[in-house]
Amino acid sequence: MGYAARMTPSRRAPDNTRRNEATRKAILNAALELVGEVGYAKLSVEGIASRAGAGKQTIYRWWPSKGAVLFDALLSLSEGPEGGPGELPDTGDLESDLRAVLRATADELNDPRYSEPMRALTVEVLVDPELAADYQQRLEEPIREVKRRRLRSAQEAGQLSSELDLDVAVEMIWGPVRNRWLHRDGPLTGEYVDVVVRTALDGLRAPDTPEGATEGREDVGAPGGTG
Amino acid sequence: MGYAARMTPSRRAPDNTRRNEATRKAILNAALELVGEVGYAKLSVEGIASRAGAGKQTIYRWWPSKGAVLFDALLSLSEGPEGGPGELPDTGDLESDLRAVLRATADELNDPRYSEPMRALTVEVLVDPELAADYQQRLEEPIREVKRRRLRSAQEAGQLSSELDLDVAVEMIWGPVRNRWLHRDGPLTGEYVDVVVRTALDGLRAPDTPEGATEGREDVGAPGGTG
Amino acid sequence: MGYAARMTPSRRAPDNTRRNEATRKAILNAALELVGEVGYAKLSVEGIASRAGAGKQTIYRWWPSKGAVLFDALLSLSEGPEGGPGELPDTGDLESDLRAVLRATADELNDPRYSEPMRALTVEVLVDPELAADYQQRLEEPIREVKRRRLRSAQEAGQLSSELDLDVAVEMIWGPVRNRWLHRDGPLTGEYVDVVVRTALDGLRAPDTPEGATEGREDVGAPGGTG
Amino acid sequence: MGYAARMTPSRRAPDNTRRNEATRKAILNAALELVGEVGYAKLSVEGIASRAGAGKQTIYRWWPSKGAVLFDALLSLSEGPEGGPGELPDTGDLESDLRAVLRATADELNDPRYSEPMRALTVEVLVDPELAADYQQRLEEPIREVKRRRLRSAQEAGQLSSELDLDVAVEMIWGPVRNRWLHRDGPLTGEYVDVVVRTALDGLRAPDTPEGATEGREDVGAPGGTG
DNA sequence: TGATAATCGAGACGGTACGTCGTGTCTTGCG
DNA sequence: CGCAAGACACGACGTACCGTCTCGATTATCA
Repeated sequence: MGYAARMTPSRRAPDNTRRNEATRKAILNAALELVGEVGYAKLSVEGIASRAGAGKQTIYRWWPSKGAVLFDALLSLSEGPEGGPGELPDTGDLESDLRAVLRATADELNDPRYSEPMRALTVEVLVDPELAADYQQRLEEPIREVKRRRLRSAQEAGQLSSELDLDVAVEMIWGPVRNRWLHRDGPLTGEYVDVVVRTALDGLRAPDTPEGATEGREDVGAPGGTG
Repeated sequence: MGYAARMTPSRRAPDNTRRNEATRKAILNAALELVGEVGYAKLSVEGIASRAGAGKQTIYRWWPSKGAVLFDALLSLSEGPEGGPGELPDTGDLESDLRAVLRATADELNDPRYSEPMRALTVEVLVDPELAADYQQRLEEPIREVKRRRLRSAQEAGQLSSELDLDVAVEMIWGPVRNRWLHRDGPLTGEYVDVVVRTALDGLRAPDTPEGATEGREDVGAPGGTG
Repeated sequence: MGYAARMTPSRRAPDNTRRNEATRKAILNAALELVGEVGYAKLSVEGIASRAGAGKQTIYRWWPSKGAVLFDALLSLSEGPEGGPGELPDTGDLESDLRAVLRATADELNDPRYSEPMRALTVEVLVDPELAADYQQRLEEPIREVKRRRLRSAQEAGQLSSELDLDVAVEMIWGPVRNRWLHRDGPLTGEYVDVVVRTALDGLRAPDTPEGATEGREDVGAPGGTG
Repeated sequence: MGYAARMTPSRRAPDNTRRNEATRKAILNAALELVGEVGYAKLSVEGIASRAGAGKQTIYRWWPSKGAVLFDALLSLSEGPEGGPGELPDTGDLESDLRAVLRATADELNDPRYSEPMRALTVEVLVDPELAADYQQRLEEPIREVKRRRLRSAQEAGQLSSELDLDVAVEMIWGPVRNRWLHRDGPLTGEYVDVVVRTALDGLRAPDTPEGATEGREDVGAPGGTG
């Protein structure tokens, strides 16, 4: 399950069968621990190796960069027994489903144990296009597909506009939360999540009311039948 | 106008009056040139100093990190003769104003001369909270205020919902464009901009159609069956 | 009394009349203190200036090197009210006179307050031929002349060989003491002094005794009349 | 045979077996060349490393200071195939043996190729007590022992006083030559060597002439009157 | 069941850059 | 002007990591 294992064999594919699994785990753990303790900027291959009780060469043999190590480390975290990312809840009430999902996400992002390595990886991906491709393919896209699926379901239920670009829609809903986390420009609270979901769904425009029904907005909630 | 000048005097604030302005500019220029040539990862204080014909100490005297240098360099780029960031166009037609502004932004972000240093700085800000605070205060916030102002104007004209959280609204409109640029997850085209603006304004929901489709919207009405 | 004042006017002789005497003394004192505290290797112009409350330029204006400062500092120490180094005792008993003088010298060299700066200066002189010339002329030679004078007196009294090269003789007597101090290859004790004096005077050869009178050597002391 | 190899393992003794011998020699050579070209004051670890095509760390790994490098470099010069410093000639004629040895020494000291690095090292030893201990033990003392041995032989042959302190005797003979070299206070000629040897052996005193001038001595007998 | 071949730990190596210190020169403003 | 203060270009310091490269010493297939 190492990084290099799934890469196109760039130089010389080491014989993966002989690989020492215990060492691999030790390295991944060390990477996670260290990124939490000293931050990504001060994370070093040498540090990981020494913490893991491994030789530097062992790391360079299997991973092309410290970003790749961190990537695998995070994957090994999030990968439960099964492979995929599971499905989003679909109770029929889109808005409350989204609220629930995003609040859970927010909780995760507020937990430094997960958040710090994740931020580190994200930053590394921004900087290293090599890594970015793999990241998009193996982490980002599967998750995005799950999100799209949930939205498509709502769309088919007539709750979302049929002409919607689902990728834009995903961005509208999840983007603000990720941004607030990544750029640290405010606390990631449940209230924020709620406002984002509501605003994304309803849009920014004033309701098209000849006779101002501003307060009526409070209960724009998906009407049972049509929703 | 240097970085340190606006910092809280943490250790020993150097006497800014004695500062050599020519050297300061040379350093800023060198930083910009180099980040364009070799990228941020390979940008070094040593390189900047040597390119600028300055001593390293001179850089360390006035800036705490290469990120701070780059920050000032980018500020000095965007700072025209006057100080502030100007005002957004306000023709009364919010949607087309936003389209124009965002397309201009997209053009800028598609120009590597501006884009690469900007991405570098953005990433550095993600990694260095020290820098982040200053960045928020001196670049992000003023610009965001301008955006809020334009939206508030639309709000007062009754075009936007009166109960809107303007920060969330700004995020809805500008966030997706910034993200597509920063994360490189797609081309930053005029079409994308248009879709984003439209979607943000109208929201994701299907129009509660039966009677009277909302005006100004190309009504493609979700076909009943699939909904 | 500054160093430069007596130098050949190499570059541009500053106007000595305007010189601030208090500052000069402060600098000399600072140099002495610092060389005692941190050693010569870590002595710096910057350190001297800061300790003296003087500007660096003030030092560079009046001295060509930190060695020169230290030189003047030591001169100002040893220079009592009168100028010259005085005369060596001449009781008529050369051996005991030498013993007394050398034991006093040894005491001085065992005192770190004097010894450390002195060692520093000596080393600097070994390294800087520029400084060495001045040193020879202003410190070494006058003192050597005094020593020669005492030996010449003994020579004229028939106590020393008339064909003696007095410079070699001075070296024989004072050299070993200076060396033991400078090279730290043993303790500088009164016993050592005594042995040196005795050995230098008597030479290394076995006494020319057909009938071995080894023990008689104890009282080779200068015979009253001829001594 | 590196410096660290013989040091007490102060911090972390690097594994000497893994050491790259070619690099070690390159460093030593570079140090010797450079000290000859630019002098000790301008000798820098950086310069040695670059000249040797080595990394600075490689130098710091094995030597604690540039003085230590120079030390090893000089040792590697003087160390012929065998280890020790050989034996002094012993023809039975002490005086002419000493003359020969000292004239050879003087020649060596007059050759800048050997003399300049040697002076540099000597000065460094004066300044760095850390280095001094090793220096005494590895260079000074073995050589001194050889000298003592020759003198002891003469002593046993009855040519030198039996109660002589051999260390003082060595100092009497070799000290003046070393000093004239180190302090540059005169040319180091064969004549000087001869005078020193003669004077050291015979002592400074006037021969207690009246009856029987010591044989082997050009008797210029101090004329009674002036004595 | 050894021979053989890879991985592994350890860590030396040539490099690049770090951030700091000191040099000697130059500039500013006070007395 | 001398002077305190200190910015400046420069050079070197000693350290941290980089990524590559041996070294034995384990493993772990395959002959």
